Amino acid sequence: MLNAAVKTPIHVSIDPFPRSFYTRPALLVARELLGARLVRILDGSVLAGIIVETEAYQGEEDMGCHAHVGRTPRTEVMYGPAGHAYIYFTYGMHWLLNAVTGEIGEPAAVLIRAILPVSGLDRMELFRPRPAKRTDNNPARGWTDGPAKICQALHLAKAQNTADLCDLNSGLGISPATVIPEDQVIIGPRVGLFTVPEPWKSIPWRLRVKETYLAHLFKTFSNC
DNA sequence: AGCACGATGCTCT
DNA sequence: GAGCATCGTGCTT
Repeated sequence: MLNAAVKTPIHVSIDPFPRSFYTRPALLVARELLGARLVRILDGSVLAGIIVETEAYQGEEDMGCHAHVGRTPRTEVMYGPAGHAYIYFTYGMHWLLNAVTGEIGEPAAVLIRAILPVSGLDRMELFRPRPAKRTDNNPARGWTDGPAKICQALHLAKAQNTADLCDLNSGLGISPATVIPEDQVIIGPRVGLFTVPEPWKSIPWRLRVKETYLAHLFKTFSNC
């Protein structure tokens, strides 16, 4: 049943994506970040997970994008060079991780919404306990399946805002790992944009890997 | 399995 | 002072 998936080539790389990877439209980057490996270096040890859900936020005209209000101290990083982290605080208690995309002066970013933990799980579990009820078919369930959960598990917050994702010395990066087949991707509207007007509220810029594919990915990349 | 709601503090007007 | 790119709990199916 997953024959096609099993044959999917795997190219786990130490090297992060180059800046040119991010210097493209957010939706395209969001699609290609599915299956990539998010890497966090903390005190010399590696925490990593395969990205399985993303959202694109593109430009000042996108009413769902924070940059729709223009340049502010918070949104400034989105106007800078692509490939940097945009990490911001929301709901009084949560940090969320984005990758800045597009050309300089053109604010855009990809929100990383879910990862499948593959390296440093013990360490991640200290920062963010794994739920008591675990499911074999989706190891991320209730653990790293939300944007704020990822920041907890990887110990990401204000200090990592603007970190260069193209240089692992920054402590944070994203590397190629595998390509998710098109038939394993679910496309839909972005989450949580309650007061955002149409068409931005419903535009299908949320991308996620089908749950039935996660167990296979987890097995393939465990300890990578 | 799915909905409702309260927590909690930064960011911008 | 209002509004949040959310999460966890507790309740209902």
